[in-house]
Amino acid sequence: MPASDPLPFDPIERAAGIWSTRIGDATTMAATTSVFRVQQILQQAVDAALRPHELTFARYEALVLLTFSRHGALPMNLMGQRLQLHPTSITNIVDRLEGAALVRRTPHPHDKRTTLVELTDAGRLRCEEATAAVTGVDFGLVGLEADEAQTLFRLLAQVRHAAGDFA
Amino acid sequence: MPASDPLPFDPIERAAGIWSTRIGDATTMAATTSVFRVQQILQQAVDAALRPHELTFARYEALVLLTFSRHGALPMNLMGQRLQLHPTSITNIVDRLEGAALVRRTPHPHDKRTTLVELTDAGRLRCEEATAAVTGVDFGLVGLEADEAQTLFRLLAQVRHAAGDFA
DNA sequence: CAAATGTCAGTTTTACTGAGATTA
DNA sequence: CTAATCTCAGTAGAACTGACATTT
Repeated sequence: MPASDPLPFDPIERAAGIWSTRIGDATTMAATTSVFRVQQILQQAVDAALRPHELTFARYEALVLLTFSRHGALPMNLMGQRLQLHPTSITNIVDRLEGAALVRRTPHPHDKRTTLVELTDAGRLRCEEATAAVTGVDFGLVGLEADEAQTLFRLLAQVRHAAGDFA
Repeated sequence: MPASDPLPFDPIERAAGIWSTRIGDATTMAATTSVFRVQQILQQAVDAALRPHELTFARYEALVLLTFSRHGALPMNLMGQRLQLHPTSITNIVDRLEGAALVRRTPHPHDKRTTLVELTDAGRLRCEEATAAVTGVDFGLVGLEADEAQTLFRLLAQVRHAAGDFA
């Protein structure tokens, strides 16, 4: 039973109250802790939706990225940049996807250092099924109106920009 | 070099653009992906700030929870409820903290099933040092004004509440 | 007896570091 | 020669599952 009974109060809000009396302004601490907890909620919801399709969210993201590319194929290093992942993480993800026959590695025509990752027909189909699964549970993002989700995205984009994710 | 050069565009916004033309409304997908990415940014910032103090964020949170309790001691299962963690995760965290002599396990006076976790003097001191470290980097939460961080907290609290975290 | 509490052993996933082979 | 690309081996943390002993 990973989900126990809900607490009768907001544990983060309670911690923030004590923090503000003992340490100082608790806004940043409360926001950060909330990001951690919501990430955990979304991760569980999305992973549960993807499990029947034998995908993790990281592998699903890689599949989506490939379907969005012009020819359904991308160099591994470019995938790493877009997904903000370490080269060895990309190797691992592509290993798993290739093992499930959802992608295949092909040599780059001009640059023999780089290897292209190409969607298979099975990969394209699996991506569609998985997309139906995650959108069916709204990615676990419950309790927000459309404009609120939009505000959430905008605020988080400010953080990503300030952290140097993009120019 | 875990942090490569910033992309010249927002990769999530680009994905959202393609998603909306091919699949449908991309707001939820963009917000969810942003939560994942920002969690990663905050995790790296906080872990880097805590590494000199030989703490992870999970262990730091446990220390803070103990300093906030009335007598600097809490039952393990209560810690699990507040930190929303699996019993075995609590066992692991307390093992590490006890190994570093920051907490000690003591028997519960009335209920012999439960074990209390009690802060040591070293644990209280380490918690203060670590708090200075994480607040010094604003928990990695850059680019937001105070009212924006407050809005972020409020929106995320709506999600946590709708997901059943608290009543 | 059933339920609660904590621990142990083992698995999975992710992300890292350091090293190295190959190619531009 | 330097830099880029990818892979491999090993490490670490976090979170889980299933089983178990102990106590209520």
